[in-house]
Amino acid sequence: MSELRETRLQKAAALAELGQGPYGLRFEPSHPTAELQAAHADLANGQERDVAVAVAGRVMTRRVMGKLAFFTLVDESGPIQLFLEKATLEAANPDAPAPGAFAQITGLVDAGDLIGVRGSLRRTDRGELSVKVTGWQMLTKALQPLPDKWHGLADVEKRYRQRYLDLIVSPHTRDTFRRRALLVSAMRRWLDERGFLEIETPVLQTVSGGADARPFETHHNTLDLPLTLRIATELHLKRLVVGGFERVYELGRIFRNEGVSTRHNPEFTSVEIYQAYADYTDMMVLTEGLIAAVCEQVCGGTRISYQGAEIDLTPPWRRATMHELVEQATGLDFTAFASREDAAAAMEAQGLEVPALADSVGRLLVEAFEQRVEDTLVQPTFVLDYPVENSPLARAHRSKPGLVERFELFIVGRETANAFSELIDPVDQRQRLEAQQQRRAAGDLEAQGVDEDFLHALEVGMPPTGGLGIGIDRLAMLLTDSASIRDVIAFPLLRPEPSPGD
RNA sequence: GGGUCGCUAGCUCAGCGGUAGAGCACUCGGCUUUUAACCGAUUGGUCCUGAGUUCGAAUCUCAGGCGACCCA
Repeated sequence: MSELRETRLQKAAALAELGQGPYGLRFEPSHPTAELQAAHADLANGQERDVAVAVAGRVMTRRVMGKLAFFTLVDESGPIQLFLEKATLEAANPDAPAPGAFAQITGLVDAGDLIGVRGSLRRTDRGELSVKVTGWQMLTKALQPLPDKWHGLADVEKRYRQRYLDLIVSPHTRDTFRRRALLVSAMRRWLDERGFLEIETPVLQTVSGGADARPFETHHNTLDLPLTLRIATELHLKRLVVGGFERVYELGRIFRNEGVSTRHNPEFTSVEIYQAYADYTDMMVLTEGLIAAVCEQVCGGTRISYQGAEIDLTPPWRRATMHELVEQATGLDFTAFASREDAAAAMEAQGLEVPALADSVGRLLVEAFEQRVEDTLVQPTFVLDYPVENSPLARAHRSKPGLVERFELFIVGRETANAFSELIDPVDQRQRLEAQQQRRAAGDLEAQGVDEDFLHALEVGMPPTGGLGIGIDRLAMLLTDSASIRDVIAFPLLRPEPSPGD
């Protein structure tokens, strides 16, 4: 079973005897392969060009035919063919020990090895630009074989568990993570250019707040202190606004102790953005501008395709209140219900489920929205004006009692951003958090706790502020046309495989 | 949490109650224009784990593990 590995170890020993590693120290490529491909596109079939080039990369395929061989070498920029001719290699390396330079490279280099080669260029009769190799160097001998060169890695589980193999054999996977990196850097650039300052806030916290979620629990040894991993960056970024930073953000990892699905990973990336003297209408404009600019950078335009659906992210985007959308979908006017009982009865008459935990008209409105509207919001839609019960950190609506100035952005039926005119009244904030605390005591494990220092900061005085959070993973899914969040997280959380001893 | 499906050679898969198979990869031989190279020969197995049914189990049953998809 480990015979493959055994023969490769033998080859590694043979290479060592030849003074060839099997692990090299450094190699200086003259060009990325893609640069060579572009610069010599004019070279005609069968023609050679006497330029000295050096390339390094992984050998993906080998085709050996007697006294001539073709390898495909891939670096990060892409592939190039190696043209290995017995006569050329032996003329260039007359001192190579028996059986000679050609037999060494064809006999000791396997698919999967990393090598560096030097030579000139030649386009073969079949039109493949190739490095006509005169010298080579083993850089890393691979002991494990590559996956099937034609089918690649089809086993989804193996693709997640051994992402390095997936990346080697799946250009599409490499492209996804390149685009995700582009998304993140484009977003930072856009914010930085507009005077937003990125400030890192604590991951380890004694009180987790800023979102409705269960945290991971951990422990600090020397302080003997129970800690939780942050579930949001909100409360610390707001402290920074109190401190005088008028435009701040943090793009980073959030941890929520919840299930795993195609749309959820327990650790994920969010960006939260706060702008002093702004409200949620400003944040809508900011959201459109930011996401459209990032999309432009990553996809080359604002009209994209997601899982077969055409999505147009060109601003401005549709705006509708949650009440309007629910009424359109169900015929129920939630402003007309005097009590939870009325709302519950009307919902049941429409075939909607009425969960016991939804203990108010407002929470039932959100239920109705989730059951009947959410999935239908395919094109980008700002859903406005949420019930106060579900939004303990958002400011009361300037004109609509019982509601807050909040929007969520939905694209392809998924919540992609969430924003408020932030609640800056410390007395109101304390009441809201204490109400949360009561729900928590009553068994709602996702309800928030009271963060006294945060309340103290508000008492010091926070300017009117607009705040926005965007789920980077979901945005990455959208912009890379990925169906599962695990396709845009390089190493998603998986249950460990049972060890052979168990 | 529920349902459906999957797990067989390094990789991709077939086999579905009667000797464990193929292609690729590996090893050996041949081959100077290939690109899923080709031709010939060989090698390679805890059929996810455990229990049961059976003369006989990769195959049927039950339990468990890991995963995928759908639903909540």
